[in-house]
Amino acid sequence: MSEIIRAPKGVPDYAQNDGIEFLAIRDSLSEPIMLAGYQYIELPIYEDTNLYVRGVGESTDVVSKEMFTFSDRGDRSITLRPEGTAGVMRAVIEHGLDRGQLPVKLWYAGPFFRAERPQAGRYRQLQQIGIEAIGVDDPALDAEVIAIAYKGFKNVGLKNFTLKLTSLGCAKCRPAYRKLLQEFLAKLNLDEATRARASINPLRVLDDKRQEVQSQLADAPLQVNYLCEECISHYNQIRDYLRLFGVQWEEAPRMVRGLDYYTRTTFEFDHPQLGAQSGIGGGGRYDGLMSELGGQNLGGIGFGLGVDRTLLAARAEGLAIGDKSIADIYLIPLGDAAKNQVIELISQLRTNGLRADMAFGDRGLKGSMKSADKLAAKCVVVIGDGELDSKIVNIKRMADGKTVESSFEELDSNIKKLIEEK
RNA sequence: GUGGGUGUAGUUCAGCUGGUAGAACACCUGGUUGUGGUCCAGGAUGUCGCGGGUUCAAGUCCCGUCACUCACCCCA
Repeated sequence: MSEIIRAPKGVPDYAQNDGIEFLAIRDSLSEPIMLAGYQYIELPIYEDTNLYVRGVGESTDVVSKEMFTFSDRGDRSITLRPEGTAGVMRAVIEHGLDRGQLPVKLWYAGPFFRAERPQAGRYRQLQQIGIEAIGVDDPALDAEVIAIAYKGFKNVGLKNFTLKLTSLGCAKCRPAYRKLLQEFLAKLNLDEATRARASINPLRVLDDKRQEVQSQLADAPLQVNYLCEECISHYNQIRDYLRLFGVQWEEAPRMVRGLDYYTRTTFEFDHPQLGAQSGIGGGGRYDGLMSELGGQNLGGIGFGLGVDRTLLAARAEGLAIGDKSIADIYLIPLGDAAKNQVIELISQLRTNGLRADMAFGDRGLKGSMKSADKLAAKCVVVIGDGELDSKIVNIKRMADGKTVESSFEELDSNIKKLIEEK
């Protein structure tokens, strides 16, 4: 036997029940998105490296040390996408999607890649589902985007998550605040690494986890107190609309985002039962991104939700996730003639919209029944010589053992009836 | 990238101060020749992560290495 090949470092497999749960979570998160009129967009998994350098920002950790970047055979620099917004904006600009009616409302789902050291809830291939609403600077749109994420987590069944909200200001008011904060930080007693961080992105120092740093930050200036008139009224309106959407949140004036493009509204969803990687989703407004990437000067707002982490959160809350039943009806043939009949029947049943499976491999009756049990089949039908002669079968409901007689012709309707009655 | 922890059956793990490999669950077969879950009996399963060292003897001690994992950092 040869040596087995393992999955690359930090990459999860979702197999068996995990696969069922993964799909269920992803569907629950995407349902409110589709109810809100967003269109699906399928994007490439790799892009020109420059898209992220310019879009996400060269100084961010994501770009400077976490990207999977390589040269293709034509010596072009290619990067596996570390996040979704930049790619969506590229497609919008490239195909002129912003030349029609605004706002452009798009959603996407799929894998993203970051070359970090793996740990609980942090994967090198991570699954995200996101939306972007582009081209209309209406606070109601900000509120809608946040409300959709909120509804998604509710739809999964989560109860313990929190939504943190703040405003990071705009190109007009942020630079002055930033300078103020840097002056404040310069007076503190900080180690070298923290100082370096302060000069690249001073905001990041604000959510440092260390007590000795936090104790010095009690009087730090906060952006929300230095917003310009437009940003204040924008932020106030968002909060009014959020109430109308029925969303609950916490003010988080010290919240920090790691991507450079965020402006004004930013938000983050946290789950307290997750350990170190507690962010299950986050996003915000990005008013300068499109022009930075060579498009018109249109603003946008969006979010990314972590499907992997949402699944972990759902498990941490002990939720029942997804339908573990693989089949509505499981057919067991006894003998070769019966097998032919069973194959015809499952084909028919599937055409009629029932999830139908059969016992393969000519197992005995007992073993086949066990398989049906393992697959959590809702009903079982055994077909042998007797059934072939009489054309009448017994449908057995596995939950309580109740059986019903049926002809072959009426099999699908009788199965549906048996599953639905309770 | 920096630290800590852990590597033994498909899975979760036990294996004492070194003496030649175990449990539970899962899997297969049968008890019950055509009806699952419970019960009973039987069966299969391991380079003890990998390499080296110490020793009469290493799963056990030492060194190295790789992997997994948690945390820092960062973020979904």
